[in-house]
Amino acid sequence: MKEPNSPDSPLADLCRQRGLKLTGQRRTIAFVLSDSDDHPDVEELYRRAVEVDPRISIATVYRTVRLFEENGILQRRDFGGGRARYEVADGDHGDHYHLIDADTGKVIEFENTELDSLLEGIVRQMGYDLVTTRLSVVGRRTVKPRTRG
Amino acid sequence: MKEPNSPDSPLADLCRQRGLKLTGQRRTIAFVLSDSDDHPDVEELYRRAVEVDPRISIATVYRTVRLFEENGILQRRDFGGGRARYEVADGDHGDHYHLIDADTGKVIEFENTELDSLLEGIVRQMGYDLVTTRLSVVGRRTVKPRTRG
DNA sequence: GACGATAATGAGAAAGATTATCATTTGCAA
DNA sequence: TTGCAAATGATAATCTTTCTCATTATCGTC
Ligand SMILES: [Mn+2]
Ligand SMILES: [Mn+2]
Ligand SMILES: [Zn+2]
Ligand SMILES: [Zn+2]
Repeated sequence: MKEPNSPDSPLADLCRQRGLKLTGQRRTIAFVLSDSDDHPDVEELYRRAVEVDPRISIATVYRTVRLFEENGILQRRDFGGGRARYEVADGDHGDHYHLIDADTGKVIEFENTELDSLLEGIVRQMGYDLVTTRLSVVGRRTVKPRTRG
Repeated sequence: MKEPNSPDSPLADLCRQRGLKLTGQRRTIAFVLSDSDDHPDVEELYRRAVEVDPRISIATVYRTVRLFEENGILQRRDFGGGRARYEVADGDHGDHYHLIDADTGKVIEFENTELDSLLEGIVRQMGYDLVTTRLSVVGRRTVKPRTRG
């Protein structure tokens, strides 16, 4: 199912760099995560992982996302709906926020440095150092007034 | 346990205004909520409600907060930790955000109109109308450099 | 390349929060 | 006051996540 000398995914390398034991399952999950550009929950990650290697259990997916999050490899997101969602804590992808379409549930990412510094300043002024920002906005597609019938 | 002609709490009145049947339990929960100025979870609301009227069940507290939220009387908050927390959706109290102390868990409220309009503008620019803002920041008390030993 | 200590895994039980079920009770309009 | 739809209490069910423990795999060492 995998080429003998196939190189590891970026996340698998990170895993090794952190001194974490690189098991087959972790390699698979790391690959799946590196390959994703959305915000899958654990069930969805499990589905994708099984495609790559069927002998993996959902317990291991839960354990691995927790491990990766604790090691700064993954970021946990909460868009409501009761299940955690994950994405790679990517250095070059940069910190970003999320807009959720109220009707479709689609997640749209955005960055805004003005927002970054405003939050930083507000918190500073209250006597705190900013540790984590948990922000997502829900929006509804603007109805464009039609230019004539 | 309650004066015969004691006036209803502001929330109980709201409940009646919305055409919701005003049961004894709802009156009690409404009173407890009106009386709270923090962000209790359901277990905590249940504890407080039982103090007022012991013949109330936690199932009813769950049902009532859901009902009140659906009717715009309550706002559900998520500060992490796995349980929903609630506060009155107060008109004059105004929309606000929350800063959570990373060390103590204490919740500190703040308002900021610049933040309000910045978020509004960002979302607008992306082609959306802002429906809900879910924002909380975690911070750690700034260490004040001591002015001499 | 084999060995062994140690950590990871799989399967399922358990935990914790919330919702559903259903027989009984209650609010409220007539 | 009566009647009926709706609400409640007790508890089962559901859903997500964590835990348990016997088995298996990794990786440093020989
Ligand atoms: Mn920007
Ligand atoms: Mn949550
Ligand atoms: Zn993202
Ligand atoms: Zn608040």
